[in-house]
Amino acid sequence: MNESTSPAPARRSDATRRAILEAARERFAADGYERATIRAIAHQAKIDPSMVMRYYGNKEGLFAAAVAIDLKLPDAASLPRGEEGRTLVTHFLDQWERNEVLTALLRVGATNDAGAERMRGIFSDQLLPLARRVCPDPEQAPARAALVSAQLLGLALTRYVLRFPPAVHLHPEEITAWLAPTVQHYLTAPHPGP
Amino acid sequence: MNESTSPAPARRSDATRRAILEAARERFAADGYERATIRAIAHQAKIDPSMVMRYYGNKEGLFAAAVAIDLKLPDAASLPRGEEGRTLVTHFLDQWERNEVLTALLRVGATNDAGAERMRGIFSDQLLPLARRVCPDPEQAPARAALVSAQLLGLALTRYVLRFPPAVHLHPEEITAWLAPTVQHYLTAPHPGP
DNA sequence: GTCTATAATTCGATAGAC
DNA sequence: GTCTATCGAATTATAGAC
Repeated sequence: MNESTSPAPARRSDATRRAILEAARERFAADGYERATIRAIAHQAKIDPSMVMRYYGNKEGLFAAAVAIDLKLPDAASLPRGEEGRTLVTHFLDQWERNEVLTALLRVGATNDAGAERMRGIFSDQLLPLARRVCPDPEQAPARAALVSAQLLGLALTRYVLRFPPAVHLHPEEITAWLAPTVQHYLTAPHPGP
Repeated sequence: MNESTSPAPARRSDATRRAILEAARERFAADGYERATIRAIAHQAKIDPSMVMRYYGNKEGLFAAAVAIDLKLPDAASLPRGEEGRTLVTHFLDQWERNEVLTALLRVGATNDAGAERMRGIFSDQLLPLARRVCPDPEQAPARAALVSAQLLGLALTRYVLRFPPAVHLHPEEITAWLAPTVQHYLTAPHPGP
């Protein structure tokens, strides 16, 4: 049964592996790539540092395994017309508030090439296809998706990473009220020129 | 004459100091705080690593000196009414394109507490006062300034740090055409509720 | 599977000659 | 002011005992 939903067979060490990944996400999210040491991750997971190397080869492999994520963006066809912006904003806020993977990716992506490349992959594999189906002219989809990601990642940056006090104190409903029209505008409004 | 414009007297080593700061900005902007080593900065400045320590005490002192910046935001009173958003966006784009200090600050701020604190200081000392004078209700100024900084820093993040290809390829005029109305809206539009 | 010991680098910082 | 030499600490990663 397990093999039908997960390609890898169950291992006796799965619990340990999960503990490592959870600790890794927390340290990468809090400290970035360089300062999140394998020692600190292992200590937090309450295992020996050599176990991390055994399971994930090296630090890069551990990072890659820790930040694998599927944004689970709603299918473009199922979005209520005119409400794509609001849906996207609430979906992103929900993911950010509950999942530290995104904070880890943002922190690491700022100073590590592999992290930035992962962010670019998520953008082109998950956000761009949605923009292609929502925005009026598919040729403009990349630029519109870039504007949407700039707005959403900018909020995450000021709120979860740089922690500007007013950005931290904003209520999720208030963020949605402000950002949903902006995202909707970037996705579907006529090109403003020039 | 020089003493009237600059508080510090001219030193024989001013050229060396400038070379160090210029190299430091370039390395911090490209590599972040941890990977921008004093050795690499000294090598790029073509001086001895021990000179950096002699002039700036330690790595933190060097960083603080390298990223001191005045955004030189236009006076709120001199902004043409209704054009505050466009003026802000073009001003920011101009600074980002020509000055690597901001890229260094963004990269370092993502993984280093001192860098994030510096970003918060720039926000509250330079952007917040402008918002207080432009937005209709001064009590809402912090939240509005946070939204503006989220939009502007998000564009910088995707364009200069994460380098999303569509964000990199956007022309400055196109960025202004899209972002100026958004920023203007965040600064002066009525609160959308709830 | 788990842990100890350690190799091999690399870094920030210091001491001191010239 | 400038440079050589080096210290002490921290890191990733490996080898091998149990």
